[in-house]
Amino acid sequence: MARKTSVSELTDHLGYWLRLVSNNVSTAFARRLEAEEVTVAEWFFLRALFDVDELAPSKLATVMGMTRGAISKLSDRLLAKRLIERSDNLDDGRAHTLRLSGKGRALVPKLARLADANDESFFGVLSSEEQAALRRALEKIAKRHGLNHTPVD
Amino acid sequence: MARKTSVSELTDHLGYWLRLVSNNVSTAFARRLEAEEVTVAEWFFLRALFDVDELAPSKLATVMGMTRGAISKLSDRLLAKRLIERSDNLDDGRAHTLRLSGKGRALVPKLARLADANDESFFGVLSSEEQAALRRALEKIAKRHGLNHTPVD
DNA sequence: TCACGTAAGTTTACATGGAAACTATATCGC
DNA sequence: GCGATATAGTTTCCATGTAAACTTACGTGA
Repeated sequence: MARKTSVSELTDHLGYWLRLVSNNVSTAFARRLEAEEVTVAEWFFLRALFDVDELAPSKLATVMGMTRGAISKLSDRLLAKRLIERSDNLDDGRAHTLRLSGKGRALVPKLARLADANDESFFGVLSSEEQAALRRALEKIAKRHGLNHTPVD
Repeated sequence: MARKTSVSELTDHLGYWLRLVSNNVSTAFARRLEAEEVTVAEWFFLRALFDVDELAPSKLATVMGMTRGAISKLSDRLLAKRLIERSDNLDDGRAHTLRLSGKGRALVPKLARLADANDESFFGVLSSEEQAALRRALEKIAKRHGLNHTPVD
């Protein structure tokens, strides 16, 4: 992790390498998504809605690990692009419900293929065993730290 | 990496896990650095200067993988905090030289210990062998994609 | 039933970083 | 030497996210 001696170097930290690779993977993915005029955050948002049919913004905030404010703005953008629909909740005057529009639902599989291709382009340099080990390590850390990829309850 | 069937899930992508863990590691580190009123980007900046004595902003941009504009603004902030010094280059009227101030140099070891502790808190849940494997995998990807942690030439 | 505390969303104020335009200075080719 | 081009840094504009204030609506307890 870090040298024992004096002042550790940037590259001594696994966090450094994680950040370096992660930022590059995300940036490269963002470039691919540009073709569909969608951002990485929007992809997460749309994919999260894909298998639940409808979801409250606050739940989405939890799932995505973002603030409600950020979800509010993301929703505005996706609404403007007609990729989602937002409706008032009849039971609760405060609550809203978000769902994919037909256009949004149709787009998700295409975005998923872009995600597949991006993942492959980076992690394809690793053997299957290395990929599995990487996944295990990351999941282990996520689990031990209670990181949210929180299932929609 | 991704399921063969229909629409891949978020968690199918290693990029998803990488981003999840990386963002959490960085955020946690940022919290620790708050005690010293320094950001993660500023830590990188200061640590990069630590062993070279002086460096041009444009070099730093390359090393840090940021734009010159970002470095310019980072420099302004670090100057305001008196952690670095900036001087005009005598040979070249366009060029500047950045170096740590005494205060900045004194701070780096403290920040390094915070980085060590943060890394330990996340990656300590992995065995030495797992940590080594993670490092190898990340370095392999970085190398194959020419990601910059570019040594100062 | 109504006052108070809580919850859902939105909005505002900030912070930060990229892209591209802009300024000043070098350097190259002739 | 000088015009064209490139380079160093800065600045402006924009996008995006957090934190916290704010608005509205619930729910609960006496």
